[in-house]
Amino acid sequence: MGTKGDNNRARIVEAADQLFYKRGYNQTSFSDIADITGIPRGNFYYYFKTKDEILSAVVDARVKQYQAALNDCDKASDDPRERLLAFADMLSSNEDTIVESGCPIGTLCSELAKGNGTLQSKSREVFEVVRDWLAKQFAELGFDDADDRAMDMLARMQGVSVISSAFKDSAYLKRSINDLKVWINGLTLN
Amino acid sequence: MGTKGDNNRARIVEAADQLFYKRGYNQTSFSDIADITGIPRGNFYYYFKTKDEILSAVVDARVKQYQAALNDCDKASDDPRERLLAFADMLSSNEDTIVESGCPIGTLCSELAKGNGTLQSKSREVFEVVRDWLAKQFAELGFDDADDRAMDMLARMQGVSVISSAFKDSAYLKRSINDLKVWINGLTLN
DNA sequence: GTCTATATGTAGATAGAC
DNA sequence: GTCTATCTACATATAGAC
Repeated sequence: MGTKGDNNRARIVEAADQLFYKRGYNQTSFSDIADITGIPRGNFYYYFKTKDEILSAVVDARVKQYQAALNDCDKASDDPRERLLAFADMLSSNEDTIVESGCPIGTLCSELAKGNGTLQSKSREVFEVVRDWLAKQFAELGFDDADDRAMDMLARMQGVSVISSAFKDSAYLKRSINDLKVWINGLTLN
Repeated sequence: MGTKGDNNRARIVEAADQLFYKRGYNQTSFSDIADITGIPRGNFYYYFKTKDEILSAVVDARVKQYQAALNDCDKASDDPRERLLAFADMLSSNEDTIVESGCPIGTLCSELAKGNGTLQSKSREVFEVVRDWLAKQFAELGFDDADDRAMDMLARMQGVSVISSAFKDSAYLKRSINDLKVWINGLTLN
């Protein structure tokens, strides 16, 4: 820990993270990562046995990143409704990248859903973090079907990401994020 | 027309269509298509100059396929609400494949959104057919924001596809399709 | 139109010097 | 730990006989 090697490892993961998002996992080569980091392709095998292991490290990094972001939402307010709104605000600040490349979690899962089962369940881990967090908020709001609500909200955001990216329509994305906030504000038990 | 060559061409497109859906465009090789059709790889270049041209032909085929399916929905009823319900029923009959591989249109667009712009806009064509048809139904129902409604419904279905596929959760898919039908039945002008 | 053989590039992965 | 050189496999694409 704290050695130069760990630093290189982190730089590989960071570059892979960006490339997997912008170009996709299968369309990202070791050469691409080498070009960005300046670390020669051959060195990668000192840190990772296979490309799959790089993906695994990227997913782990994203899990931590999302956990940190959700932690920030938690700290933003004691009211779960406000927390959900803070979460929606995160979407707003990523509008450009969503239109360009879709949702980092959703597009990775969609791509890997067509491949081997190991990568499939690994990529799902990021979704699970967000799902659990959302369910916690709905539970605090008093919903007894909190997990169902979490899935619905997750699906809603994924749909908006897919469509705004497919049509390259940032106006639609803006409108939909606003609709989402209105929906959160209108949430009532019944 | 009507020659053996056209038949082979159609068989290539059909096999590519299935493989692009089940494995993805980038993960489908000429060898894969050759294995299924029995047509040697080299022959493909008699019918298509590049792999991109195969994709183009696949998209054209899907456009026709969806147009035919939407035509069936049109014939099902004079009431646009019933037509939308008929459309939702199509989802029900594809539950298994959606959980396995997601939506054929959405996953292709998501994959190609990360590549070159030509394939990107080509893959969008299938979405445009469905979008226009949905907008027509909402317009007939009297909505003046018919295209916005079409985009919302498109997004809703995409979100459900992404999530049910990511979590391999067919129960969630069933519930969500039902929710969609309830939503269609409850549609009112305001 | 159909087929085999092959060109050419690049992918992931390995070997071994330093 | 870091680097270069290289292996092997397989991708798209081409050439040319039949």
